[in-house]
Amino acid sequence: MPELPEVETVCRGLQKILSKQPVLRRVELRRADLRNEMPLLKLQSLEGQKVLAVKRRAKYLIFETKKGLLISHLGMTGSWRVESAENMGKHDHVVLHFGSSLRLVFRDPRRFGILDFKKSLSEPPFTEMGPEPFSDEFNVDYLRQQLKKRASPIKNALMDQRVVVGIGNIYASEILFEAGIRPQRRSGQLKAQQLQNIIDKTREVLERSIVAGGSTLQDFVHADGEVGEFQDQFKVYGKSKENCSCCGQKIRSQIIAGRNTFWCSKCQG
DNA sequence: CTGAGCACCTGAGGGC
DNA sequence: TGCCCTCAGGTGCTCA
Repeated sequence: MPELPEVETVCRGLQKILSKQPVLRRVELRRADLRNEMPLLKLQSLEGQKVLAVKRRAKYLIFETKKGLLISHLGMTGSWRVESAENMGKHDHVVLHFGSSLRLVFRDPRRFGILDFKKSLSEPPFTEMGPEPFSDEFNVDYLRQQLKKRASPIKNALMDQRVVVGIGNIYASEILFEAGIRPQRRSGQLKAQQLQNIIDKTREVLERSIVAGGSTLQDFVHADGEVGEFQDQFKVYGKSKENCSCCGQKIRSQIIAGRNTFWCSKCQG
């Protein structure tokens, strides 16, 4: 489900909900594992701690306390929301109990999500990640260095979290459409100006999506239950057989990097 | 080292 | 209504 804009939207919602720095009273695991087994004892070591901030790094949410970090990845179908005890469903796997009977519930039908404990950001998986797309580190020199020896399509590189974080299958197609570059173009063959264009459009597309509250395809919801609106601004994703809004050409699709990929063969060279 | 393919899991939607 | 198939915002493993 969620790429950077969706995770950022959830993060901002949680920040707001937890802005009074409430105390994490109890971590309740309603099953032992998601994608991985969850470290119950380490997570319980955070009980009694104030949540000082909710942050995002890549597609991870980070609940920060003085004693360590509770980190959460939404996988494909994960969501956090405020929910009462009466409305629990079978895919509600974790409950964070706060003071004032506030309950944050993690729902994840496919269980590709992650809930884990980390002492700090200077351990994996954070040490394996590329720069944030909005950071100065994500610049032409860096990107050229990363891509110069890659024979794989630029779409693969954009989705590689070691190159730059936060871009997944939807935004890779949307970014490359805006940049006017075909997803199957060889990474190492792109010119500096094209790389700069990719950087600019990455930021522009992600920013526009954050403003729209992310994209809701099936089940993405904010912590307050609202849905995202950016899917209404998609130019190519999911639009095979429709016509390009820019030139009228039929949008094409193909499996690239193992996932369905969309582009306009006239607008993208 | 890279890249391709598959595995993990459930639910929605289409075709019959 | 129901069955069977395909597909879905991610990532990490194995194999060539």
